[in-house]
Amino acid sequence: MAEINQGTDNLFQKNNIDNDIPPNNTIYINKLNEKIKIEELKKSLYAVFSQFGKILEVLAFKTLKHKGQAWVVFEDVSSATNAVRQMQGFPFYNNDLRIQYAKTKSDIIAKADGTFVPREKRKRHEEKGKKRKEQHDPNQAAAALNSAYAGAYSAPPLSQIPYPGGAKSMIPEAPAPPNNILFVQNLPHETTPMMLQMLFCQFPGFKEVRMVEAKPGIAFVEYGDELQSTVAMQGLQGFKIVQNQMLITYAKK
DNA sequence: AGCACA
Repeated sequence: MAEINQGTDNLFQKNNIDNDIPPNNTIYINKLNEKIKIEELKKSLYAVFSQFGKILEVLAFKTLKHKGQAWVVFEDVSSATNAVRQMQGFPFYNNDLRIQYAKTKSDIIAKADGTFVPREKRKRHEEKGKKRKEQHDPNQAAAALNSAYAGAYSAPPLSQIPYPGGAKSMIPEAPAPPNNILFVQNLPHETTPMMLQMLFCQFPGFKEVRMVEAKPGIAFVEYGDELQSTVAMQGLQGFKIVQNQMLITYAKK
């Protein structure tokens, strides 16, 4: 009986799991799907959270203690606040996101502050006799992140599009009549089918996402019928992946 | 479940 209102809970702040944590530039996300590879996870988090403002860094680790968790560092605290509120419960790799403010300031913020204290001074636990296998892969990490972080955030703050809510307007010339297949344009080139699936599969009737390698930036998303595709279109119209606001129309028959 | 700065 307590779950009757669940459909609208996300719109309000019923679950203030972050009540006792003060605002922070960084959001702490847990209950993440632990099967997702770190690089993909970071890219997807970037894709989904950059709509709230400039992201300085996304951190996630595969160690036992830190699996299923990630930190997204925003340039502005207000971005973090919007992210915490609006993305609470967002379906992401089949889990509902749990988002709080981080408990402590991120290094990258402290460095900008001038309050950064090098890690040695604040290390609480010394590793004793730990065998460290020096297997860096900074190249992959840097490459993935650089591509994700490439664009300078310069868009106006029209980030008031919450995830379930309707995003209206910005409907282009609509040459195609309603279709159960949606045609999605203006995607950033680094968009993956998984990223789109996360967004579109939350709407009923979702069948599949198809991307065309030869044509980056577009995708087809199929639903069971036109009514379902229309609901999804209205729900995600204008949703920003990284810097791009996706544009959804009906596919031509 | 789990708050780091690979």
